[in-house]
Amino acid sequence: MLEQACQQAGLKLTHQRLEIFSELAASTDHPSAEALHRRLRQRMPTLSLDTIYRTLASLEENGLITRVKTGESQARFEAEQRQHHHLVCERCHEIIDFQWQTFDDSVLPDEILQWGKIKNKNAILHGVCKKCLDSV
Amino acid sequence: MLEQACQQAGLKLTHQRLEIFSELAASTDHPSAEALHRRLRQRMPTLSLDTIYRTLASLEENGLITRVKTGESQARFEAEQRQHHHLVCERCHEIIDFQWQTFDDSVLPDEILQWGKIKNKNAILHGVCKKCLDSV
DNA sequence: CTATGTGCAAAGCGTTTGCGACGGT
DNA sequence: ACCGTCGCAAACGCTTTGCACATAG
Repeated sequence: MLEQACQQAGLKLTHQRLEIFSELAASTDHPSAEALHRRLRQRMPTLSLDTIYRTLASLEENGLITRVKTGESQARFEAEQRQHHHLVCERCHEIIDFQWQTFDDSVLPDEILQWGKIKNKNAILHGVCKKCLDSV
Repeated sequence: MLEQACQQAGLKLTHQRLEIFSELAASTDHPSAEALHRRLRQRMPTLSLDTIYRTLASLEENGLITRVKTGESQARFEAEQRQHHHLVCERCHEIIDFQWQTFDDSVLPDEILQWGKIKNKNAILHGVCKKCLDSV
């Protein structure tokens, strides 16, 4: 999958790109660049944080990964490209993916349809997860 | 309005706070700290950017304004506190507010209701506005 | 009069970039 | 051998902070 995409985009399939992508694809917690760096460093001790940033940027440009817009200072990433929504714990910053067919099917207000071209619509929920509620 | 809120929060009602808040309340374009600074500097030449940041932070803490989570590097702010949603042009970064009653009324998937305590749910749309579509 | 807020300048943080060395094709 | 990529270190932009003075209550 990554292989074809890289070829298509004229990107070389390097060891670093492969590892960064597969680590992200295996993660469900929407890691930050730093978090990925910490994890990958164990297998690849010389991997630099800069390379993570550069790789994430080029994978994003090619639509292979997504930068999750949380509004926090650190950017978070995901490999999941199917339509889904996010639920963010404002205490521990955990991010959960979920499906919501009712939302996907619902029609936008008329005024919006005339605004321009809508590329995507997503729901974002904020709250406090059970773990954080319990640990008070 | 700001007056009561400041009293309640134990904040002094300074000239700067008043001007920053009223400028933001009068803006519909979700300005950044820098944008506010540029606008206010004309009336208040000595107003520093730091004060804008500090003031926005304390107003936000007290629920008087909201930091809009766009995922861009610069934070954007709004004074509107009624439930509403955002539509972002990915070309010119314009942010439009809109109402969407159907969404507000719709019920969340069961799995989500068990996750913890949901504080708010919002829709965020991305696309390209007419102005940007035309100017290509 | 006292506690808070302000302006200034300097530091902080996540992220990006210029450079020379490295490695895939 | 060539061009893209990597690691290093230094720069960057936005935001935050320590300090001394000013100001609201």
